[in-house]
Amino acid sequence: MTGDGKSGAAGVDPEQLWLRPTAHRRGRRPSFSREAITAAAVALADAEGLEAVTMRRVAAEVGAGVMSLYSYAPDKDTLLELMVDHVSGELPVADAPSGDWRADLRTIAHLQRAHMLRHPWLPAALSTHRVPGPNTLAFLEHALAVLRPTGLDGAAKLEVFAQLTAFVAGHVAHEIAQGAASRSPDRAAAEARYLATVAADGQHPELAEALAAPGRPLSPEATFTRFLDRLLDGLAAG
Amino acid sequence: MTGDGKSGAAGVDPEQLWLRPTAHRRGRRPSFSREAITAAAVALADAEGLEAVTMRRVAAEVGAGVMSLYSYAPDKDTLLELMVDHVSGELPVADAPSGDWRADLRTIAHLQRAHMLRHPWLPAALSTHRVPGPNTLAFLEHALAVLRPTGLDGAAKLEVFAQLTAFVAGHVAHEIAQGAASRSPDRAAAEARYLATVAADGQHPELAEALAAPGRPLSPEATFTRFLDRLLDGLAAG
DNA sequence: TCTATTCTCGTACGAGGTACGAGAATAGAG
DNA sequence: CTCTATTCTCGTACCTCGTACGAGAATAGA
Repeated sequence: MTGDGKSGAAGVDPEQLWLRPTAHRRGRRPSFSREAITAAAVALADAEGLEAVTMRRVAAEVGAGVMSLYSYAPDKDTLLELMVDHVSGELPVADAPSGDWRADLRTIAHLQRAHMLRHPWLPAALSTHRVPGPNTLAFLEHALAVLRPTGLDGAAKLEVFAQLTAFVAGHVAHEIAQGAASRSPDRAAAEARYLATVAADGQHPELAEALAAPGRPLSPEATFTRFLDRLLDGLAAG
Repeated sequence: MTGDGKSGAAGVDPEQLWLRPTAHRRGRRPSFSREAITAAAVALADAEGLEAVTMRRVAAEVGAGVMSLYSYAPDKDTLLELMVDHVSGELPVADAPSGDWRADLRTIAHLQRAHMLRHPWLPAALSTHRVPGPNTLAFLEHALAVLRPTGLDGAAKLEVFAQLTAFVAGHVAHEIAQGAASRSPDRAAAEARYLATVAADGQHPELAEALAAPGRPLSPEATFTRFLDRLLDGLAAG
């Protein structure tokens, strides 16, 4: 369950997860690998959504028995954690900070957006607290370097990064929902009819007007850029 | 599980859900009510988190048989929808827009934050697309009225509201995660140890410095206000 | 070769969502 | 009042899911 709420007790021990030795010493040789299992899970999530990622499906995809997965990850929640860090490895980190932290942050945000659009399950997966794995940490390291010219203290820099990521995730989640809605015309039509009915009831004049005068539709990308720039403008002042 | 086989929520027909007649005509008199069932589910989620909300638990809480719930909501997803709109009824809408849309928006954001802290499952529940019910629409109507002085077109106003809500949800989710972490000292300590180990590996100088010089810790409320003001500053310019 | 170790995976259990359909309650028709 | 159509109640059952258990297989070192 990816459900949030007060279930903070459920969690993964980061030391056990990311710092455990990976070498093989004695005993039977492993038939699979964390990498392969994680990659299969990611492929499944990309293709069919997070809810298609079940231990049985992943095992079948890898050619393993279901319970064999538990030699590589102690539970499904951990597998999700592995998936998140796995795809974070796609984020390029090579280019050094330019010194213009606003431009660099903008670049980072656009990278994250593209990344999340490529893996639409990411916003949902990020909504619960995750301990950063090596790939995530590499990206974080880069973001902190970018923020160096701001002169913010450590906690503030971490906070800025967290907020930026949350902003991007929120936007992309919205973007995906819109896209999904327009991809099922019946649902979209039903929703439009419903809103029209509500707008016509006289109790919602502002909504009626907003729906009547929608303005020219902006591309999701344009909207994203607009809000991002506003947020960065604001950060510049703070 | 949604019948269309595609990923994502968007499985509820809004007309069937929000516009269906509520009057009782013929046949056996209902023993329960949508209200009571929804309220029980909300109470459960508030007390024990979203994952405690199962059809069996809710039914037990109400004193009904499990399958009786399905006379009031066609499936669990719909029940979640009802829960979201139910708690939206707590949001005060009475006060008219002051004409200062920035101040009004700030008030709205703070209301939403308090609301989500009161119902910590809300950010997660909002992360999937929801069709606004009557209470949500009343609040939206108010927000649109507040945004009237901006002169934005309909789509833009809706977009601003969505972004603001997403921002608040993202922040509160983070806030809750932090709070949950500090409420389980073992986890927090393990995570701190892990990050310290990573920071000491020489590969993450920026992280090491950020952790070494954290600065004075800000209250979550202060951080929220700071970022919110920045976002509003930005919106003012756009 | 023997043994300790490590991995594989069939079986099984409990929890969760919900389809089915029999029974119970009720309003209106006669 | 009786009959019937309607509407709600809910026990039973099925399927999917995560995962505990433990027996068997493979392997490295003694």
